[in-house]
Amino acid sequence: MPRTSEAEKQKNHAKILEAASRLFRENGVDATGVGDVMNAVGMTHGGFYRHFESKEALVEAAFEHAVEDVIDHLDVADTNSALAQQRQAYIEKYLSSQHVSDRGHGCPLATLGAELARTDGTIHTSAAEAVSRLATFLDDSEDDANTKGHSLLALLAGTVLLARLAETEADSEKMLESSRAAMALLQKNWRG
Amino acid sequence: MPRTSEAEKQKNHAKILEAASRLFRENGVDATGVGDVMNAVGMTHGGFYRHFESKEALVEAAFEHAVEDVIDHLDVADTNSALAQQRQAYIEKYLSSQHVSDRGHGCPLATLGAELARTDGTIHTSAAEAVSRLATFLDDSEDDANTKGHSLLALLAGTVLLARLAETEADSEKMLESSRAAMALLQKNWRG
DNA sequence: CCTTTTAGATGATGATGGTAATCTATAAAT
DNA sequence: ATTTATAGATTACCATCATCATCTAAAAGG
Repeated sequence: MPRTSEAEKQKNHAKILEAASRLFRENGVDATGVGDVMNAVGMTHGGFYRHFESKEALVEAAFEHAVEDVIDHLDVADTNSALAQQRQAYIEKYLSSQHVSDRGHGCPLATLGAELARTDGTIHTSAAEAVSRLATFLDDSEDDANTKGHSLLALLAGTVLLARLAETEADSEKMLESSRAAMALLQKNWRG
Repeated sequence: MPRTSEAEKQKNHAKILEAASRLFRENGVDATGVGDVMNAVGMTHGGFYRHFESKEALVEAAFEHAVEDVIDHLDVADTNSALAQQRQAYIEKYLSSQHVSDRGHGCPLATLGAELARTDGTIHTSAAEAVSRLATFLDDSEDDANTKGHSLLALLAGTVLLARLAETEADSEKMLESSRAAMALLQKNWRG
């Protein structure tokens, strides 16, 4: 059956990236094999190295894919009030039980943060940049360092991290509700 | 050379637990082999199963060991003001660069939370209980559900998680400082 | 003491996983 | 149309890992 067309190849490349991005977030990087990813897109593991140089390269690409999935369409607001609305919408989605249960499509910092922190080189850099971009997006103050944004992001990520440890949906929802209030409080009362 | 005395065995058991608790937090559960743990205590992998039934059993025991390491000596305060002081001391330690750099002895929720969330059974339960206990400790309101405590804990864990992704010590320290302020703000202004 | 038990070492087993070599059918290039 | 390059499949290789069987020397127990 091989070989496929150039267009087909690019489609497959994208599918691999999407599957990896989802599986890494669902089950962790270490627990997800190259073969698992390829199976998820209906291929065998052999073809993998026509698309990526190594698993490490896939991890980085998949992480960046996940970040773009979550960030890129966010900072396109043209007015200040539109940006503020985007922020609130983002926070609401982040602190939703849908986000808690659907790890595979959720924030990669909450799912992979700890694993990426143990990494060196470009992957680690990529993660640091993601933190920076999200903190900038969340920060509504005039502070260049996005101090406030970093704490807001920390509260978001921490809440979802802990909510995923809850044993009942009710407990999880309580944590989310609690942090919605905490977010609002921080946004209102922060003195830059 | 085998066999060792009963006292020696208990010492070794404790050493295995400590090493596992540290290595799991440093490198993650998946990335840490039974052999790695045993090597860390100067033994070979074969003797492991005289101490634990399986790796899974070790994970649970090591996690609980880590939690006790961090919690148990905390809620022994006899007066309210002593408890409040303990809380502030705990928060300061949590949001220290020492905690950020020394993963192996830090909060297991920040390092292992995501990995434990993918778990079933007793391990997951154990993690949920740890969240509950820490939230209770941090909560200074009269709320039985420890609503406030959960958000405070989320901010702590999220901050350290993200600070570990920073590329420079300065960036990491900025996040910590920012969240110290956020913690104070939440503690003061929370309306139960 | 002398017997029994067992902590830990050695080595084997089977599974899994990352990577490389090879094959093949088809897409691209000429 | 013929040649060349290559996407993906098959298979193999080597390392790692969890677990188990076996061996041993020394501790426990009588």
